[in-house]
Amino acid sequence: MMASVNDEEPDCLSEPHDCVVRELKPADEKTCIRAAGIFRALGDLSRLRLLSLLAKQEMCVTELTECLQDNLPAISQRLKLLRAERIVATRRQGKHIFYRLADSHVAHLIANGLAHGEEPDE
Amino acid sequence: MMASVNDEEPDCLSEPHDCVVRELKPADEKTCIRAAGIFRALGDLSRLRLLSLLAKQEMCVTELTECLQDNLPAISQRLKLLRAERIVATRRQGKHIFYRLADSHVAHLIANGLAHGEEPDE
DNA sequence: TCTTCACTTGACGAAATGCTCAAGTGTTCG
DNA sequence: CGAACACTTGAGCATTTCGTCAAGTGAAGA
Repeated sequence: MMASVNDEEPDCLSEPHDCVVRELKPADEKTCIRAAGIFRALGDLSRLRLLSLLAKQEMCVTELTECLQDNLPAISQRLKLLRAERIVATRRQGKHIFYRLADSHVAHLIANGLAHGEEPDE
Repeated sequence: MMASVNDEEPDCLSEPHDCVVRELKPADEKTCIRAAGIFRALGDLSRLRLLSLLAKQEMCVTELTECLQDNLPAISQRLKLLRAERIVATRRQGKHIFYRLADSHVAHLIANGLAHGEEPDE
């Protein structure tokens, strides 16, 4: 027997539902994986605060540390993750490494999310 | 002594950096919290797959179960979280509970994220 | 070259997250 | 009313994630 998930036909589906519904598939798997990765990276308060700064201007790690009032290794770890998701990009200048949002698409995503967060709600 | 984080003035900040940088603040805290909550909710593969379906049309839990080939309690748990973040809204019709994206703002966010995930990249 | 500054990394423990199963709720139908 | 259907919820466990600390790397200046 290969009872993958649910062999029984739920009554529900033989009813006046849209017949096409059960054929609907979620978005392409790779696309979902990549998008979920980005959203997950943005879905952390500390990282989002950091990104809300980079949305305003390029900054080096020490500046970020100063603005966020946090310790440097912690911030560096967050940047590492954001780099891995290609949400931020870097540029070296002498001893400093400057971070910025990787592209305008990401910038829009962040701006949209923050805009939504601003709504009056409740 | 109230060494909050770092009392030493890093040399870095006395250099030819933009003098305004250190005064920059991240976005409003409440806004960040709410936005991070939304992003976190979208940042899970299973939930995002589910949402990519709801982006196409309203569906009841059984239909989602069918389309996602997963078990019902798991999906219900995901929906619970998405409801808590007000990402989805519900409508009862007889025995069925239909889920849909809560508003167009959320719909755009999801569409944008998936669009970014589609890019050729690497 | 040796030190200093700016930052990165690896490892570990604590906390948050997600899934599963069993039991519970609310609605409809006989 | 009682049974069946369509879900929801709570508890427990396994996994993941985050922050911290100590050690490591790379560029620049003495």
